[in-house]
Amino acid sequence: MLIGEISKRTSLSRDTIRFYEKKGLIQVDRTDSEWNNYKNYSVETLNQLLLIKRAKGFGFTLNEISELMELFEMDKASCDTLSVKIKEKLGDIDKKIEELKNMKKMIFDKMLEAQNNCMPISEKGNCQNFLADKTVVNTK
Amino acid sequence: MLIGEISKRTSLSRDTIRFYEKKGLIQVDRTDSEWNNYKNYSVETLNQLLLIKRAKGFGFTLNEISELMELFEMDKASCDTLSVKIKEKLGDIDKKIEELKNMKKMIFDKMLEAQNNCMPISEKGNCQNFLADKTVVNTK
DNA sequence: ATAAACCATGGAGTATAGTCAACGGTCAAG
DNA sequence: CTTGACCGTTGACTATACTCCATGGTTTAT
Repeated sequence: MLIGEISKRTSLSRDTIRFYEKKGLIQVDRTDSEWNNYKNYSVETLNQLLLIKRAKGFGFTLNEISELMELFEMDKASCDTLSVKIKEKLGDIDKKIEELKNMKKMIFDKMLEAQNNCMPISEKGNCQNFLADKTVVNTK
Repeated sequence: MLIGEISKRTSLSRDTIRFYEKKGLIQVDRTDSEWNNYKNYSVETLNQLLLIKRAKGFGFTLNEISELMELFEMDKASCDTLSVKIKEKLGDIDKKIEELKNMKKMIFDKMLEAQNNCMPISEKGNCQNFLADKTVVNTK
């Protein structure tokens, strides 16, 4: 597919996609049937871009993501390197999940505090119980 | 405490801390006993800095963190505003947790694939089983 | 009382991750 | 065969989040 389509499908701008290309995060062939100088993006690249978007969303830098993606071309790495690095990444991710849970708990506690403090006693109960819905924190 | 100490305790550079101060992410008194022109950082500020570090770690921008921290000074917000915004933040966090889990699954799948492909059949089993430890993914 | 180790401010510089504009080639429709 | 919507490249520009430097005041140890 051409850049316009992959751009739409990933909601990443053309410029961003080209930027990732320049950085080597994605590779694109141009050895296609005819020589029209257009680049041809594969579904695999589409998935890579979606992965990049996700990973960025929780704070991995492009360089870290780059490492991560290299793991996905496993021919280059020995099984051991692969295992060590992947363990590392999984560890990173676990840590992030843990910290997100902690943060959820902090916000939740603050919320309880707020519920007790944010209005005069006379009006308590007036505060629609914003804790009693599906957003409720299940810490731990 | 002075900036040197809070810097050590948070592992954030003095410059970073001063930068956050300038951005209004933390507030510091100077109305301390004596007039030596030194700023005095409280334990509360210490905790705020640790919160900022965490939040940054999973991809919140300083501006988003700023919003988040405002929620923590609840006097300024009505109970309703508070509830809406906090719900939003909790939603954000839940989404991030979900996506991290997805990513874990992706990496895990790739790993399995790698285990089957990364070496000649003759050597299979030689790859110390890097899946069989506590890092194992418990997707979902 | 002087050096070493702190503190403050202001402003310039850097890294990362884009974003935009200018210029030109390509293709499909009318 | 031209017009509009694509495509490509290069290079300049921007926002965010620091990081460094110069300059000068303060405190502590010797």
